[in-house]
Amino acid sequence: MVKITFPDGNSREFDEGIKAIEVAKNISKSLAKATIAVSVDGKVVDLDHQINSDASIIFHNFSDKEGKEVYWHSSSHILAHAVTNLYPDVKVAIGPAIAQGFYYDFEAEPFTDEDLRKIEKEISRIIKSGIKFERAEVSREEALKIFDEKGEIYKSELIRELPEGEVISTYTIGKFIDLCRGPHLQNSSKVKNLRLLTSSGAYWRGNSDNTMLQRIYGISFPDKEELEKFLLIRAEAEKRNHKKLGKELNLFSFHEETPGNPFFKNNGLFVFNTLLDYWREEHTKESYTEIKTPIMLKRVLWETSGHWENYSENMFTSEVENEQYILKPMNCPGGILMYKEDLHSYRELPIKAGEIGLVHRNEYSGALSGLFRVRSFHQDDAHIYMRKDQIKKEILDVLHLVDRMYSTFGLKYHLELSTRPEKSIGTDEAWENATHGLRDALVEYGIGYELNEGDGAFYGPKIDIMIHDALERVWQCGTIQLDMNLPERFDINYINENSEKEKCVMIHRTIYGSIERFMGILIEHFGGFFPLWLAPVQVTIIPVSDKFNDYARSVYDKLVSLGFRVDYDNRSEKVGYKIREADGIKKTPYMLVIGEKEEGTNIFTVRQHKKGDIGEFGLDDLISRLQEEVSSKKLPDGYKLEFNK
RNA sequence: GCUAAUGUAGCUCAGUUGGCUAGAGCAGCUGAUUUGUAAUCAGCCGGUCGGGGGUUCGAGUCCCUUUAUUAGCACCA
Repeated sequence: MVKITFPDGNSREFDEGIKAIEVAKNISKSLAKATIAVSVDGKVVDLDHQINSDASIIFHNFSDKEGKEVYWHSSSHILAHAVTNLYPDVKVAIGPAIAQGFYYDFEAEPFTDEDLRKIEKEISRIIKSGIKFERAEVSREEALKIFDEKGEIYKSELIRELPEGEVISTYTIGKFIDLCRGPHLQNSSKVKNLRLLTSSGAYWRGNSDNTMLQRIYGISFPDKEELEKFLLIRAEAEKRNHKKLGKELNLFSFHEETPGNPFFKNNGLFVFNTLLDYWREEHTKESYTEIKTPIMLKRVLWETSGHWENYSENMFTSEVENEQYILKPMNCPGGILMYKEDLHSYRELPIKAGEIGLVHRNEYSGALSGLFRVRSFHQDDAHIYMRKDQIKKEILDVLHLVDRMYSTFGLKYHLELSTRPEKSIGTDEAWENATHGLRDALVEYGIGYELNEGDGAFYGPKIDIMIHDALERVWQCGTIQLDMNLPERFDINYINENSEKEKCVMIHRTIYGSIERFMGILIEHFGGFFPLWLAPVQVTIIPVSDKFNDYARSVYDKLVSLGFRVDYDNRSEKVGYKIREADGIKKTPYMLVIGEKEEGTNIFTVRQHKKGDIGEFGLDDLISRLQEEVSSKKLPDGYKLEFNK
């Protein structure tokens, strides 16, 4: 007998060698049915894994991370099976589960959309026929024999690199045998609601020196509703695409003459400036100062900072009178020059110097993407110069500021701590202290954090603030980086209590990150329907006919004189036509239809975006409502997706 | 940067295996209409087909090259 302990602490005895799935069946049929994988003593294994000694056991279904991983990993094998059936000449590489779905890489001719539909058909055939996943453990020699004979060079390469003593296992489904650690579903029929999404090139082992393979991405779900929700979010993201909305709402544009550098139109610049107004308002409350440094500085400065050595290929350069100048990719070196203009006392610290800096980074052409990835952008940077004993408090203050500002936009977030990477500078002790400081602050902040081992900057550990938007997508915007490099390289000091020079600790931090990128995220987050305080056009006045133009104009003048941003649509079109444009296309928050009734009574029937008619208001009531909505920075209704099905 | 796809009027798109003066809808302009909550009607204007080169009697259509965009990869200090 073996004793099996469950997550709730209870335990029961079973016959030795019992399969994990049998244990589940023993508890309940529904549990066995929902179970995708199982952890035995913390290791995820197949459902027919035999338990030969006392163990703790956790059953995973699709709602667990582990369950999803197994489900999608198995889906990828089915994909590979289908592809090798249809295209016998392809070579298979790897096919893991990812955060949202799975992919499989093949050495093959590029797949077209028709190919994907054809492969989907083959997949449903495989799923319907209910083929078993068969696990086998093989020796290294056997494994090599299997895959060498098939000419599967990528698999052979992987086998040769497996460490000595590693258990080598294969999973077979139908005719398709794959080198794989597993675990897998028991049967292909468990996979349901599978869609292939896209196909494109991907380098073997992610290295751009290697062969370009063809990757097919897919997704699958046990429930049809989940697939539908997934597809709905994708469709909504397409609708909200900021490049499309940017054009429709007259926010910004791009030109072939300067790829990756946005042009801001009046409406877009309004949003941009308003974001900065808000930023300044909040930062003033936190005793930040603001400076501005030049965008072009001599090369020698970047040699001192280490950028020339490490990042020169991303920097734009220019030559003047035999002297090389660099368009700054970061604000810090310039800011440090200003810090060093004066001696600083320990009493002055922390010094929090903000800078809305225009930086240029020579991104690869293939990386450019709307406002999300540009070659020139404004960082809402700030450098905090402080004493060691101030680290924790300063970081907590930044986190609280982040929280305040993000919640104004209805953005959720989580935190990630990145620690020392392999290629880094500084002593172990310095890293230990710095990381400890960040971790202390994170623990005290108390919303939890994820750890990214080895993902820090070469000069110090960092906290990344990951935004979750209305479509449940995650973006990195804010960051808090502790720098142990520049204080050393630039020798930045303060004078301590004993009149001695002491090295500063320095933080780089941003909240929006890049204003351009943050704006792109907001456009998609709100679907173009900005909160009233951010909306470039707040109200559209719609006269019913020419007869009411004069009165409508007087209402327009009144609102404009109070500082509202108003459009006046006096074209001789029907009301429905003007509504369609103001609401459906321009996403104007409020619309006033003005005709005989209004002119006689000064009472307005107000239409609000996404809500339609919201009732009657006298002009003064309406004005206070708008003013209140602006000053409270009220979030708009209805920008979040509803999933009622 | 890599792989693939795409680039036709201000916008969204159609243009069969290369063959008459390159089409449509929307927008714009003009006129009619004077309109009460998601497209009133009519007429007009508008492109040399991303740029360059080539094949051909003939190129939007085929080839080469270049540029930009899109997706993914790689990159993201």
